[in-house]
This record gives sequence, structure tokens and C-alpha cells, in this order.
Amino acid sequence: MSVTLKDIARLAGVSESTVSLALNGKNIVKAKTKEHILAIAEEQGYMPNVLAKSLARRQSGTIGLVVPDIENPFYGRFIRCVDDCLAKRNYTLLVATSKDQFAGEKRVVETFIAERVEGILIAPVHHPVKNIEYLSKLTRNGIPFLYVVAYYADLAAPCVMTDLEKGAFEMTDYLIRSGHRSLYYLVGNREAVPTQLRIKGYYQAFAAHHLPVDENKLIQCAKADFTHAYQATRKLLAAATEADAILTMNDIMALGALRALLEKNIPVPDRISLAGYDNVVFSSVAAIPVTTVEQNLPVMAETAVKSLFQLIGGETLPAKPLLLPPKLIIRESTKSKQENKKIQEDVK
Amino acid sequence: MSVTLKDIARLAGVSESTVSLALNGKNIVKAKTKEHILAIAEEQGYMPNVLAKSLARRQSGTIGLVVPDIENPFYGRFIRCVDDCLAKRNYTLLVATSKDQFAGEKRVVETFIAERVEGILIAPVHHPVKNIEYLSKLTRNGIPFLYVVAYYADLAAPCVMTDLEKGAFEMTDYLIRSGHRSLYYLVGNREAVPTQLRIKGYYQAFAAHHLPVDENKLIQCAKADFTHAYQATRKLLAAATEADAILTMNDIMALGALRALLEKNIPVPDRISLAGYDNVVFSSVAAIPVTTVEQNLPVMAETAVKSLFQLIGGETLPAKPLLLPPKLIIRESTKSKQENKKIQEDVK
DNA sequence: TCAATGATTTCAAACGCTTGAAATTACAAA
DNA sequence: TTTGTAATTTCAAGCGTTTGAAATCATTGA
Repeated sequence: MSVTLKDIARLAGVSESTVSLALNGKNIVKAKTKEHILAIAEEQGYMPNVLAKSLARRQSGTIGLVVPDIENPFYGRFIRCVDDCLAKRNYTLLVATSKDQFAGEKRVVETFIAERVEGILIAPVHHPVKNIEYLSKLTRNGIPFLYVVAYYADLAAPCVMTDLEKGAFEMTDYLIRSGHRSLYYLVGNREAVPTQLRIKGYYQAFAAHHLPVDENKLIQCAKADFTHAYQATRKLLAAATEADAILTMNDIMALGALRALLEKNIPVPDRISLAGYDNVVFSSVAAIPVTTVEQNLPVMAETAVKSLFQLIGGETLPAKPLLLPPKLIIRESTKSKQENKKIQEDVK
Repeated sequence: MSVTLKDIARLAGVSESTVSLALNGKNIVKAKTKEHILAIAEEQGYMPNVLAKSLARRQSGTIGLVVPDIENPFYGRFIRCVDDCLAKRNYTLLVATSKDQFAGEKRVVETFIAERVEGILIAPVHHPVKNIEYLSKLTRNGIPFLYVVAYYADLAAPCVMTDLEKGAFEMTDYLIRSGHRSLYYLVGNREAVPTQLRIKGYYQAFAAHHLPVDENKLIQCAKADFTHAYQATRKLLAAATEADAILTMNDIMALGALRALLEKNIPVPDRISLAGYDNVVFSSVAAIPVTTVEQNLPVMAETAVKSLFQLIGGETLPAKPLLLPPKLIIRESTKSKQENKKIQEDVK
């Protein structure tokens, strides 16, 4: 069907080898011959068959990335960052989604193995997983992999991610320092590592201020999404009238909470402050721009890709997460209570 | 490095052919042999090399999809829909992004050709393009393609998309019928087909009501995004105090406009109604949920995939867009003026 | 026991490319 | 002219599969 090396060779009156050599830019081929070949290839609309090329070279030039959800702009952005990093290195990115199910993660990882990617980046599903069956296949086939964004609890493997604990600590600490005392925390699945890390950070901040944590203020949401956060906030507002801050695990949840707050006409941040996580683009364009913790995706992508190539190169990496610094981004949803108090004093 | 057919054959004491036959589920192989082979393959973590398989079969089992922007949840959702459609047919989806640049579109299409995808779905860049250089390569290599979401003005090619004109018509018509008279329209690049179609729908609605269109109410934004819509709205509000509705080309722009409106404390929809397009998930969770036009992505994906497979099967499709019906989704950002008026009357 | 027949298995070529080694060519020095 | 050497081109094997055709095996009816 399509034009092949052989066609070009025939048309140019040279051997396939010469065409191959010429096309791959080696300066082994005589300039004149090369020119001739290139002209014919161009004219014929020749495109090398990378399947054949990969097979012959024993290198696919591809890297696989699995994400739980491609509709989520957080991952959308991450994909783009990784793609850019790989393009610089002349590699092709293959993306697949696990649909946030472990079965899906397993399936796409196996597909990647079959496609003979040279390495795999895995953003794990948002649930704890006991036994990662695809690992042996990965090692059997000698394909290096690296977790990104998060990792699994009982699996010692290299990983590149944001220091979620530190991020949660800084956020909580900031809220406490600015005068908040009743901090509710809307969390997702508590068995999942990223949830646990954030909660740890929350506790630490309280400890740092010698304040006790009220366990009841950790509100469990079945899923860490808009709807569940919205519902949880409604319930919370009905019961806990003393709340002066609501923290969430991500910006989408924060938007859900914000919706509930606006509906009830509760002034944000004057009566209740609101905080998200991730710094998804929409958090800055909400009705009230929300304070959040940024995960530096470009850096995370670059670090992950670099590390993965180290693995591919045969180096070994420590089997534990490499933590990237988070960054607190303060917006209008959390004006300082201190400040308010000061202002009130002044008025008096 | 990795386990191959040959390894399994050796271990099982049979020929490679038998292993291949057994693994591909043909019931040609004796049950006992098959069982034995399968056990060994499993034990060895064997994964077939799809590169070799594709080469031998002369079929890659892959379909390429190019989108302008993977961070945009509109495309994220579309990718997911297409992926689902292809999974049902046992095909693998390859996604690449053009970064909304024609050079990028060309590049990724060529990559897809090199990867020998069996067909390509192209969501074109948001700019008009004079000469599509990759077309000849596509036909030379016999790879069917289909535009989705939009198409290029002077290219007669099959396409599957929403009837954007009708959507804009219905939205405008609805706004006029509900009493709006000064409808501003924030539009993007007017040379791009999707912009033109929407504007056409806008004009038609005015015509249907025997009303004149005020050209000056079409506000050109350099880019159809949040920031430009925000700026344009600010400018607009300063000048046009009689405006009673703002239409935009997509929901992201609507959010930008909404931000400007909220900042100026302009009641939405009481003083000004606001409308978006696309029904991106965030449009329903905005501070004020925005009225919009839904593009039915699951149907679009299914139709596109079906059409593409018809092309792959050798059928020819009409070289013009297949239009899918849009759906008006009315939310709080456009309460009926009629109603308001009626209510006011009642009060009197 | 033998041939015939159907069930299994194997052979061998092909897919389109790369690449080390061998062959050929070109050119400058002798 | 030869020759030696470097430059260029070609050979041929190999990458891991598939698959039509051929070979082998097992089973059955005569």
C-alpha cells in the first residue's frame, strides 16, 4: 500500500542500504547520491515505517504514560509537560488512561509492554492496591518504570512527586497563623497514600502550634470530586456553625465547596475561608479565586523523564519517592482573619 | 531482552508457528498442547511484540487522533469517548496534539503515517489554513482520514461535527424570544470556519425575528480564551451600558466574561444574561451556572469512528461535513427577561 | 494391517527496516 | 599504469511475528 524503502531504492537505482543510510542523515553517502535519493523520497511522499524501524533497531523510541483520567486538566497539563520533555529527546509519548481503576492500569501497562515502550511513567489510580500483578511482567520484559504524582503504600519503587505532606502542612499552618481555629478538611479515600500524606501535614501543622486536632473535622468524601465536596459542605454548614475554614484535597473539590457556600450566602473568606490543592487553571478563575497549593508540573515532568532515562540507561534509583517542593498560592478565598480582626480593632 | 515467541517455543518443545497459533486463540491447536503453551507463556510473562505483529500482519490495529490542545477538557472528554469507541472494536488509540499550530498538526499527522495507523481523526487547529501539505502524503500512503469537531474552509473532505450554526441560531433565538435586544457576541478569529458558522447562526436568528444586526456588537477577541474574553467584557461594560446579553464562542470565554461581570457587580442574569458554548463540565459549576450549547461528544465520537472505519473498509464518504444536532442547555445565567418583566408587572 | 482422511504441527517466506562486514569505486601518490 | 587507501555502496543476516503450503501424526473403516 504505502511507499517503502525498496520502492525508493528501485526508483533511485541504488540498494536499499544506501537509501536507508541516506535517509538517516549519515554523511557516509556521497552528497550527490544522497540528494538524488532525498528528492525521490520526497516526491514519492515516502514515510519510513517506524514499526519496522523499531523492530530492526530493537528500540521503539517510545515512552508510555498512564494517567487515571484524561479529562482532568491536571493530568492534561502533565501530559503536555511530559510530551514536551520527550520531544526534546526525540522520543514519542504514548498516553493511556486507567480510568482510575486498577484493572485499567494493569491493562494499559501490558499494552505498553506489548508496544515495547522503552520506559513507563505511571500516575497510579487513586485507590490503595494490595498486589501489583503487572510488576513481574515489567521486570521480565526488562522495562523500567517510575511512579509519578503518587505511589502505592507497600511498594518500594522509585517515584517522583510533590511533597504533598509539606504542602498540606504549609496550607494548614498558614490558615492557623492567620487566625483560623475551626479548620474542616474534606478528604477522599483515607487508605490512599496521597490522602494520608495530606492528613499528616494537617496534623503536623496543628502540632507545630501546640493545638489539638479534632478528628471529627476530617470529613470523609466517598470520591474526591465536585459533587461529593458540594454535598459534604452543605451537610457541614448545616451542622457546624463555628467553622471558619474549609480545606480540600484538590481544587475541583474546592469549587464544589464554594458552590455550597455561595448558595448559602456565606461570605468567603470573611466568614469561612476556603482552600484547594493542585492549582488547576480553573481555581484562579472561580467566582472567588481560591487559595491553593501548586504542584509544579513542568518540573515534575522534567524530573520524572530525566529519572526514567537514568533507569533506561541502566542506573538504579532509590526505591522511594523523590519529593518536589510545593508552593502555597494565596488568593482571595482566604483573606487573613488576623487582618480582619486588626481592621475591626481600628474601626473601634 | 524480553521474552519472545522463540523462547516459548523452545521451552514448550514445539515450533514457533504452533505457539503463535495457540496464543492467537485458534482452535487449530490441540487442546493439550495449547494449554501447555499458555501455561509456559504465562509463567514467562510473555507479551507479544506488537511491532513485529503489526509488521507481519500489515495492520497496526491503531487509529490516530490529533487534537489542538490536550489541556482543554473539551478535547479531554472527546479523547476519552473516541478511546471507548475504539476499545470496543479492539483498536488502540494514539493521541497527539498539534498545540493549535498548523506546523504541529502536520508534524503529528506525519508521525501517525510513520506509525502506520490505519486511519486518522483530525480536530483541526483553530486557524484558517490555505494549503494542507500533508494531504498528499496521506493519500500516497493510503491512509484514510476524517476531520472532526471542525473543518477547513476550502478543503472538501469528510467531516463529523456539531451543527454549530444551528446551535448559535437556537441560542440567539432563545435570547431574543426571552426579551433580550442588545446581544453582544464575543467571537474569536473570524476567518476560522467555526467562528463563521456561529456568526451565521446569530445573523439568522435576527433575520428570523425581522431584527437588524448591529455589526458593532460582534466583538473580536484575538484568542478565544478566558483572558481575552475577560478583557473584552471589561471594555464592553465601560462603553455599552445598554447591553442586556453577552454571547461567547465557548464556555471558557463565558467564564472570563462572568469574572468581569462579577467584578463590576453587575447582576447576572438580571441585568445582563450570559451564554457559552460546548457545555464543558465547568460551565455547570461556575459561580452562576452558564447557559450553553451542548456538543454531544459521545455521539460525535461514535459517528466519527464509524465513518472512519467505513473509509478504512474502502467505502467513500461525501466530502462534506456530517452535522450532528446541538442542544441548548438553559441554566441560571440567562433567566428570561420576559419573566422578569412579567414579575415586575405583577408587583405593580 | 493398510490406506485414507482429518487433525496437528512445522516449514519457510515475508513484513520493511538496520547494520556489520564485504565488495566495489574513486582518487591520489608512486 | 599501478597500487594503496579512503570513500561509497552493497550483501546478507536479523529483528519477532504471521500464515499459506507442506509435512507429519492419529484415527478409522475396510
